[in-house]
Amino acid sequence: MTNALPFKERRAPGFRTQVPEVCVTRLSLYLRELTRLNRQQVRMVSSRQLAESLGLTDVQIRRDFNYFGQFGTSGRGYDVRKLHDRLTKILGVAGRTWNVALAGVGHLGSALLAYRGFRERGFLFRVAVDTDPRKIGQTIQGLTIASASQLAHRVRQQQIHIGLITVPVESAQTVCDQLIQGGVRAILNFAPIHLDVPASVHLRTVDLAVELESLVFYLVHPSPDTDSRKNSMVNGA
Amino acid sequence: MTNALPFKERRAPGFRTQVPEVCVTRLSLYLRELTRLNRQQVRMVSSRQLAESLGLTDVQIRRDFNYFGQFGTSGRGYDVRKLHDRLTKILGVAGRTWNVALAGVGHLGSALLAYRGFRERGFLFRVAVDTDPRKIGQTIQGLTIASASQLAHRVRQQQIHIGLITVPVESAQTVCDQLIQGGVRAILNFAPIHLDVPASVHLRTVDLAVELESLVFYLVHPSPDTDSRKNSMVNGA
DNA sequence: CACTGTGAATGCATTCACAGCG
DNA sequence: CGCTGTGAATGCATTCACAGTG
Repeated sequence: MTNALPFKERRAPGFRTQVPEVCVTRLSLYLRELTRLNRQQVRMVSSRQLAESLGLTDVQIRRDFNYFGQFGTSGRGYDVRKLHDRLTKILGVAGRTWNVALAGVGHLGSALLAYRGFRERGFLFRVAVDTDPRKIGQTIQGLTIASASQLAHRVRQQQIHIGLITVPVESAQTVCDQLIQGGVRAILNFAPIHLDVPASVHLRTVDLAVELESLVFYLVHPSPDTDSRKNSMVNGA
Repeated sequence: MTNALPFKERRAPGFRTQVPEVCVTRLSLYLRELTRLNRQQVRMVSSRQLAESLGLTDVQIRRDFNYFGQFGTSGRGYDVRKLHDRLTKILGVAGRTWNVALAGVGHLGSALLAYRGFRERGFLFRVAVDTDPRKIGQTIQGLTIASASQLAHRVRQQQIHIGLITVPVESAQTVCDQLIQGGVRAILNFAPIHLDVPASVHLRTVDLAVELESLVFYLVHPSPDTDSRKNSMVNGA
């Protein structure tokens, strides 16, 4: 319960500024683990225990939490339920849902529509569009596929918060623009191409081929010391 | 054509050591863009042009290339074809294919089996397994689904290089171990859980729910200055 | 004493600034 | 010039080391 934070005032209303990008990603990871622990009736958890199950370091975790305040008890660890509740609020997923639109109902798009992990965490598909006339009008996962020409309109109408792009590269930028035009401010893109978005829109690209291909590099160039993200034991005797 | 590299000798046979992790990921990105340019008969390309189309900076690209040698011509840029050939060799995808095994033929698994981006870049699915008796024996994308109990065996038999995991969290670690037991040294995991692997195995996890959820943070905490990965224009008047 | 919280040190990656080449 | 290649400076993230607390 430190009473004077020297120069931490600089935290703007809604902190945001100081928080490392990576930390935000990990927040979601923490949240999932805490949900698990909660289900298992676990009351308290230490940063070390969390680190162990998530493949991180304890300091990393304590520092991540610290960007948002002091949640822990010295010598005890963290109250699972309390921490969970705090983090859901910080992440913005506390007691609410988010509306999602899917552009492109191909193999990957269909898989995402069916992905339980999304619904579990409060992401609801409200719009799905495709250009294929045979698909338009079909119902998948309880959602009727609309025409791609309707995208911007539907997105606005349904108050969509987040857009998922699973269309071929040729149409990805167009679809992206339409999502933004419809008011979307966060986009998860699976098309293997760089998309231009205004600074106010948050874009994240998951490039499956790149993920796979970059793994190959390490197969072809095995490191002398056997590496990994964890202990590399370099300085040891 | 610098004649003496002061202390760059430290590059071990097969460089690997010095190369930033992020750079390796980008390598694959460069390669795809160069393939595109090649198809369009473009002869030369500058780091700035590449930067523009990939959403990176020119210096970043030049430095990335430099980890592997000098490929460019001052005042001219890079020879597209030559650079492409060099990078395919460095990445380890030059004139060869890689055998892939898929564990878990659910929605996502099926989508990956069908994903053209993989085949295009020389990744061939040779094994697919599932635990569901109704799926075993079925053929999908020309591949017959085997029983999960066969995994390690098939992987060894088919000389699989890379494993993809799209099974539920409960079985992910087991499947992972079996892949490794079968001789796999690179794994792309889609199960939303941390997997333990020996240091000699390269693991990458794509966590779809985390990708989506972490986007929400930025919706809830909009930054004062409108941010983005590109020009933030902070210091400007 | 087992744990959190955090300055200070280190390590990794990007950007700046510019020498040098075609 | 236009562009590459690269030391030096900066910025971002992790790790170390330890003071402080229940």
